[in-house]
Order: sequence, then structure tokens, then C-alpha cells
Amino acid sequence: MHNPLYQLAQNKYDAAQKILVAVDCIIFGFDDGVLKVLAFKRKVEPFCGSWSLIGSFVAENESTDEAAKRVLFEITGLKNIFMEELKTYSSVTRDPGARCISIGQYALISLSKKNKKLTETHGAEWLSIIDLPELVLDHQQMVADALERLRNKARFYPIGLELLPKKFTIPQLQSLYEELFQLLFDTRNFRKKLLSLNMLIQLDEKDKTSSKKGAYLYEFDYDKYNTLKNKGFNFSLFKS
Amino acid sequence: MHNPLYQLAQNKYDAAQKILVAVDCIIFGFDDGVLKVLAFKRKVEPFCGSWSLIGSFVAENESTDEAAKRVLFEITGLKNIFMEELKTYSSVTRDPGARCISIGQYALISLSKKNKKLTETHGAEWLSIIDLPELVLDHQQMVADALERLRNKARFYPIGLELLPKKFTIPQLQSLYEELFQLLFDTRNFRKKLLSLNMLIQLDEKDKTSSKKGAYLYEFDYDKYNTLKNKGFNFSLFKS
DNA sequence: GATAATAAATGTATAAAATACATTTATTAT
DNA sequence: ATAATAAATGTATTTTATACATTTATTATC
Repeated sequence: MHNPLYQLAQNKYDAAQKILVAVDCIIFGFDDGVLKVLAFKRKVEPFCGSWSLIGSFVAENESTDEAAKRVLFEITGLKNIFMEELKTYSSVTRDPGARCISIGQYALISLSKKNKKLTETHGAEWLSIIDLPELVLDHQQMVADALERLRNKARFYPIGLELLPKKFTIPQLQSLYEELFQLLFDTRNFRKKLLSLNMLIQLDEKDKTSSKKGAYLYEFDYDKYNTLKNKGFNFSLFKS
Repeated sequence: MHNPLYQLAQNKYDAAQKILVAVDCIIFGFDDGVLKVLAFKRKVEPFCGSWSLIGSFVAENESTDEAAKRVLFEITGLKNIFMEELKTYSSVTRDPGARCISIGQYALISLSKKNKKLTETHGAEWLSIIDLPELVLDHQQMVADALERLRNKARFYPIGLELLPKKFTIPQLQSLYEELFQLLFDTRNFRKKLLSLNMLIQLDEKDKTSSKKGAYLYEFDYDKYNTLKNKGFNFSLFKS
């Protein structure tokens, strides 16, 4: 690591102060029409019994993304889930335990019954975004910021789909958008707009869990989306 | 800082490894129809003579935003300029000098002649985004990421205006959008769309620097924008 | 003081997209 | 066979986007 070429610069590096760096994960799930966030009750002081997001310090030999993926895997047992850096929380006084910078990372999980159980065996709980209890440190702010980001991004990118199973119905997607944006959409217009994008692949299966008639299952055509995205297309299901 | 209540947690904090944290600033300016980024030639080893963004280590007693503002002030002599966190660069191998995490922050400056001179007295230079020379470390990637963010954000928020003087003309704004998105707009439709938002305040002054007839100067009505923004309005001047 | 030169400003017709709105359909349970 | 339930569908109207060419205000020059 310490090449003699870097001698001059080395003084600069040596003079600088090192700081604790952590990641905190804001993990969203869509549970039967309700948007939830994963949290756990701290079992040690300080703040024992308080709700907290899941986090970890960043080690010397890992990037912040790697640290966040490690945390996500430890708590959910899942890999390859949607995750994106939110922002840095670096107020000098944010953590009374020590000066510590935290990188917020938000993640989106499709909450099948299996996944829901997995997370709960790890001692975490899914809390509804509405009526969220108080969280430790600046974790409340992190959730608020992540929610805002999720809304802004879901407005113009198909990331909302990460909260649904790979195979989903149109009424499910509408319900997700209605919960996320706290709006009601006309079923005819929502469906028309969605199908006009020509990015849903209709399957021969129906989901009959919520009606006798059953609703057709669809998959999203990511290949087609990525091709068009590079040509300036943007995914949007409503205007105002 | 070290309250006995935090004793248990303290072990955890003490066990964690501290890391060098820096900020690097991607400062954009719009110079006579051309989008530029501020860089300087390193005067010390390593990478002496190579182009680099402007950065600094984050000190124990400042947040990352404060560090970035400090750097921006040192290099431009300006305060209150638009700045937003971009993302964290934390690859273990990104800096051969030492393990160091850097937070990219991008900023937008209105390049009056005064401001242009100010930055240049500090030894920095404005480089055109097109044909950008190689930059040290991952700074090239930072500029690419910042440009993408700028485009995505300027698409739906009026941040492009931060690159123009407070008083600007419609042809200036069109030229900015054309440069930023590498598109050409019809002057009639651009103006019509822009004015239909009802967010420009026309002044009684004209800017005659680029035509004999002169173009009317306008200011952006931020109060009106902020009010409507909270009601779901989004600023957008073109569709595809 | 007439003329040339220059970029700014303007209007209309057509096409596309968004919105508002009510009925029929497929299926299961009784 | 009937009732119950949510899924699926069509049309008319309004709004927004697009395509496209001429006139206007001003300065510099002859």
C-alpha cells in the first residue's frame, strides 16, 4: 500500500483524522396493501428497548455497498435484493456514543410469506410507515428521507415492482401505487396507461387469492425497458 | 462524550475500525453555451500534473456538508451556492495512498465574469465536459455520475437555473437545456411550455449582449414553485 | 435617415395523451 | 340456479404536445 512515490502525500494522509463509518439499512416491504419498514428493538444499552434500523460499522476491507449487502443478508437471509445508497448522515452530534458517520442505504423487498418469516426469525419486525414509532438517533429522518426518495424514484422508474413478486397482477400494482403515493387511480385509466407502455408480459396464470374471477399474472419486460430507457424513455404511470 | 450509560456500546465502538473520510466536489458551470467542470492540476506527488477535482478530508469536528462547503468557499470564494450530495465512493482500492472513503458532492455555479475570475485566481480551471481530460483516481467516474444526476434532476426540478444568473433570458435557458440534454428545441414550443408554467416574472430590462433587439430578462418565481411543488406539481420542460 | 443585418418574439392547425365515467365478465360458494 | 365478488373493458371530451414560417425591435453601416 505505501509506495515511496506517495511519500509527500503520505504526510497529508497521516495528518488527517480517521472517523467511524457505519451503514444503516432502510428496508421497505409491501405487506398486503401496507408499506412497511424493517426495524428491531435494541437489546443492549444505550437505547435498550428502542426501535432501531439495522446497521453495522464498515470494516477496513469492505466498501459501504458491501457492508450494506452483508447487513441485508444477515437480517433477511436474502441476496440480490434492490438496494441503493440514500445519503450520508454525518452531523458531529448525531451519535452520542462516538463521532460516527453513517451511510443510509434503502432496500426494497418482495414480502412473500417465506421472506416475511425469514426476517422475523432474525428478530426484526415490519412496522407500518403510517404511525411509525420513534426510532433511535436520526433513524426517523433516514426513514423519512428514504420514503421521499422511493416516491421520487418510483415516479419515473419501475422500482416499485421490486416490492411485488416477480409475477404480479395489475390490481396489485395499482394498490401499491395507491399506497405509495396516497392517491386513488381509476382502474380503467390505470390499466390503459400501464398496458400502453407495452412492457408487461401477460402469463396464462391467474391469481385467485383476492377474487373469484381471478386476475391475470404479468411479468415486467426488463429487457425492453432497458433498451428504451437508453433512448430517453421514462417509465411513468401518472402525471399529477 | 463518553457517558457511562454507553459503556456496553462503547466496546462495540472501540472494536470498530476508523477510516479516512474525504469529500470531493464536482462543480459545474455554464460558460457561454458550454457546460464545464472545475478542476485543478495537482502540484504534488503522487499524480503531480494530473487533473483532479477539488477535495479535502473531513475533520473530526465537521459534517461532510460542512467540509464540502468549506472546500467550495476556499476554491470559489462563494457561499450559498447550490450543492447536493451525490454518492459515496468507497472501493477498498480506490486510493493507492490509503484506504479512504470519499463523498462526492456536486455544485452548480452561475458563471459571471466575476465568479469565473475568482475561481481562476485560486488556480483552478474550467474544463469542458465534452473532451474532458483524464482525472485522477475515480474522479472521472464522479464527474460522469454527477452529470447523470444533474440531467435526471434538471429534468423534473428547476435546478438548471442555478447555472444561470438570477436574471436570465428565455434563449439563455433554452441554450442551457440544449447543451445539458444534447437536444434542439423549437423556440416557439419551448417558450410556450415554459411560460405556461406561470413561474417566470418578466422584468422591464433587456439583455442586449447577444442581439440588437435584445431579449427580455426574467426571474424565476421560487415562492410559487415551492407552493405548487408541495401539491404534487413537477417542473418539466420537455417530454421525450 | 434609409437600409441591412441579427436574434427575439409570436400563432395556428394537427396529433397524441390524459381524463371522466358505468357495465359486463369470470368464477366460486350457497 | 342464484348471489356475490373483484376483474376487465370502451368511448367521448379535454388537455397537452408537436410541427412549422413570419414579423418585430434594435443597432450598425452606408
